[in-house]
Amino acid sequence: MTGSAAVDRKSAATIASTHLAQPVRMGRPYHHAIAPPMLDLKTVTEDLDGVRAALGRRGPGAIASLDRIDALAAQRRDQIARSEALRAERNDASKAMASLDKKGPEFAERRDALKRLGNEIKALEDSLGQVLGELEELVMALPNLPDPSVPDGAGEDDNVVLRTWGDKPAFDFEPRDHVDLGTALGILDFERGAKITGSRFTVLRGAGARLERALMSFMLDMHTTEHGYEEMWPPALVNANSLRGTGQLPKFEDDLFHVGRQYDEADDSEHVRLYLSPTAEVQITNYHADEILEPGSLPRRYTAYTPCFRSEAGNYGKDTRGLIRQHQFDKVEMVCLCAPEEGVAQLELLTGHAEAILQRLGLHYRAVQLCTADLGFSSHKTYDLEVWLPGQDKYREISSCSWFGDFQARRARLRYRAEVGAKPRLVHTLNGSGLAIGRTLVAILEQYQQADGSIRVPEALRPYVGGLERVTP
RNA sequence: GGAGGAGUGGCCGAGUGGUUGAAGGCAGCGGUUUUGAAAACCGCCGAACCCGUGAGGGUUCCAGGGGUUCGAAUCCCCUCUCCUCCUCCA
Repeated sequence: MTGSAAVDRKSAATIASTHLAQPVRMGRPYHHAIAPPMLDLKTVTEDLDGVRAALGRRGPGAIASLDRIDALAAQRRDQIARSEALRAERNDASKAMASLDKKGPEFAERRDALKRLGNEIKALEDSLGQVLGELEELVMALPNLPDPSVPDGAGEDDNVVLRTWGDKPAFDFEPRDHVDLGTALGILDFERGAKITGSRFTVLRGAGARLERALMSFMLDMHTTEHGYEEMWPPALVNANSLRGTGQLPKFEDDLFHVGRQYDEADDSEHVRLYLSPTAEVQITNYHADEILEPGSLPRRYTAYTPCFRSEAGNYGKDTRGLIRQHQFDKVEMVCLCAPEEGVAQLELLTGHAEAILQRLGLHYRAVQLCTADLGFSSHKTYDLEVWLPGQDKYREISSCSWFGDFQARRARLRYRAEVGAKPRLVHTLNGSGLAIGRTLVAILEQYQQADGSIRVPEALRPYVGGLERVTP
């Protein structure tokens, strides 16, 4: 994705830091250059076996590049050292030039010698640029290390159910799914959604639209007034840098919709290329990117409603019926930035905030811990909340709450000072859906359906729908 | 979309090719003084990477990228952002 050509004329230290630790991001959000790796290169090289063991739990693919990375890291160190030594030499000699007679023979002689030195440095740094380019590509593609508490597994069947809340609603009739219910009630229009846009797009109508809007307000209100979150309303489009920060790029470009142009090699110009954000995690987590947060400002909790856009590449034929898997859906997201010591506890807290929404709505669900095979690329540890859908006779994911450790913070340069004057440290990031609104609507339709096809409105939601108690045709 | 202007350290702001990571000021931190506070004075006060057990040494960063040059914050090109005017528009 990124060209080593873009950096190979820079100095060794600049290249090194740009690639591997401190991508300067502010003020150039559309630039095609490079974010740092998610795993600290030092960690990888100093504890290669430990990293191999931990990453290997995700499967063999996760560790395939480790030996190559190790070799490249050694080259990197060597070439940086040589390049910097040459630069030091040139700096000294160059300073002396200032006091020489510019017309004299000695000046000309030294200038020619320095020109040769300059070419040598350039060649060395071109080579270093290639090493760093490959290294960065490989390291950026390494997923996060799973937390020791994450169970081993080969697939979602190995996720561990932690607890269930509530009971499956008892029906004295055959429960229908939300597609039948919503279509009959005239509140979900799948056909016209497909007509005006395409498959996996739906029009909500009447009480359906109202419920969607009500759920958004209800969730935001709970998080802001009861759970201590600050509300945000971010842009729906994001740049590539932000997506690298949270880990969607470079590996998962195919999952994203994008607009605009990008780098044009023909004239070395760059143009705007933006992506439709797949989750507010991107906007909100990157909100403080490249900043050093003041002492005492953690933990920070933000919540935001956003539309989310996913191409669902590779999911052809999966969940084609109904609202479950749309190209565009609505979600209220929670994000937490905290000190490293607090990460574990914050995950429990944040998951509880998502659960509180389900409980207030009276929706039966269960909490599961994802196993190594199901753990997301950036995640260190994840709990999913799965709501009961009688129409499918299944539990389906409605929230995913993750602790990322410093993985995202390293990519996005999210740092803080524990106290005034202290060295900056990477924060820990967490986020969770609180909740996916469309799936919440699905759960309400299916769990609250009545024999006559009408839907009882959960009491907590009634103030948001003008006191409406029941949705009828 | 058209025409101009601008982008320097937490903030303001010097600096148009050579001991400038960058004057000066503000803010912040430490100290002197004070019953305490303020004021005054003194000192400290960015980040990252490489080498080193350490002390310490080195390299880089003036929106971002590329180029010219022995040498670039300073010159050239591209991109981004902000401001002003015009145009358009929810």
